[in-house]
Amino acid sequence: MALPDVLLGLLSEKSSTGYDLARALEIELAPLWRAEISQIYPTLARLRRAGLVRFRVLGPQRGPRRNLYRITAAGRRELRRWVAQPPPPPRSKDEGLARMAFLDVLSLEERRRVILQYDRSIAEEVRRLKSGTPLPRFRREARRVVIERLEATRRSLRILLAAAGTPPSATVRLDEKKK
Amino acid sequence: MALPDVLLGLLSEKSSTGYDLARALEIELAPLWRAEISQIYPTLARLRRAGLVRFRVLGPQRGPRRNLYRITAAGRRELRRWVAQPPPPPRSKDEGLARMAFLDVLSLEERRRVILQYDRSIAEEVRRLKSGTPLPRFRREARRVVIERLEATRRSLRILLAAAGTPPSATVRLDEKKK
DNA sequence: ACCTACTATATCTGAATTGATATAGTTTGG
DNA sequence: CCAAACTATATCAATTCAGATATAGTAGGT
Repeated sequence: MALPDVLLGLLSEKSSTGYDLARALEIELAPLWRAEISQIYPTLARLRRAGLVRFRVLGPQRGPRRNLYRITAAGRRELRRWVAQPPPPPRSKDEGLARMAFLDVLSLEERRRVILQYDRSIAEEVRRLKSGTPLPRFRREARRVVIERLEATRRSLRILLAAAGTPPSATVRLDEKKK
Repeated sequence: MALPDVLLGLLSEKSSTGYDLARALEIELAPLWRAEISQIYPTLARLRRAGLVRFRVLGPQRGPRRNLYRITAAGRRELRRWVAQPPPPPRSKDEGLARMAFLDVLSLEERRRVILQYDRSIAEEVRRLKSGTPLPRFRREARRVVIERLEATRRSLRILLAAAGTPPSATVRLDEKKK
């Protein structure tokens, strides 16, 4: 989907091998965007066929043969087009939060446990993101937005925790006067 | 991925047709989870083969033939298992935010424009979510979390906007006074 | 009677994505 | 010296997902 353009974005700053792109993606953009190495190689091949990147083979000085990819002028144009585009509708799926939507199938104690576990896993992710290496300017800004989001989620979870501990009838039946 | 369990969750409350599930998904869970109708039918067939749902054919009283799906006891067990599971790592992709990470390929004015556009599209989404119909308890809570996240994103974007309007060197070098 | 829109089920294609595996050279620890 | 770990490229199968299309009945408007 957006992977070709994300790779162009990384290449716009520094020519890299496929392997290095995979690492940069994980270090600089995750969890905002992710891709397996097995997806990166075919995508690079497609970009090459489209004339958006070129590569040359580096002699195996240290290690096996390496293909160094470089963005072309057409690639930079495509990148600018993508970034400047009207924004896509926010539609990021979130399995953890989706589970919260069905908490009513659990007992009160289990709900508390699940919410607290979820909160801890987010806290750990925040810690991981904050301890990352220094990033280029806007990559750092994007990461800051991700962290703000995660912390907003944690604040919301604390409210959810309070609500989840009370029996359903107490809170729901008030606005269920519809009948 | 999580779609089978999300469908079980919706069915745990009310038996529905595939069409109704698609609508409920869009109304109650989007943008937290989404699926096209073309994905829902095969998934329901798979759930049926696994014995997690059953269906019976309703006579076409109004409209064409309708298959009403009902969750089974095994389905409820699977749903509880899924919800109670240790939470998955937060890894929601976000194309809009990914673009922000490469804002440096644009000019100062274009950056401002893109950020403001992004902010407006999020604001519209928040409005849409707030004006939705009343939801079951935890579905409402999950939506609240989504809204909090979106609003946290907007706050972050305002900071980003201020940072994006200044040339890169200006924020770092105080001695680089333009004279 | 005709057209349009809506409800409903279903299939097909292709793209995106994941997970596993193969190959091979280099580096490092015991 | 050997085993393990790391770097690096690459392919395969399976799954998920999106977009388009087909079919058909019903309801409402002209």
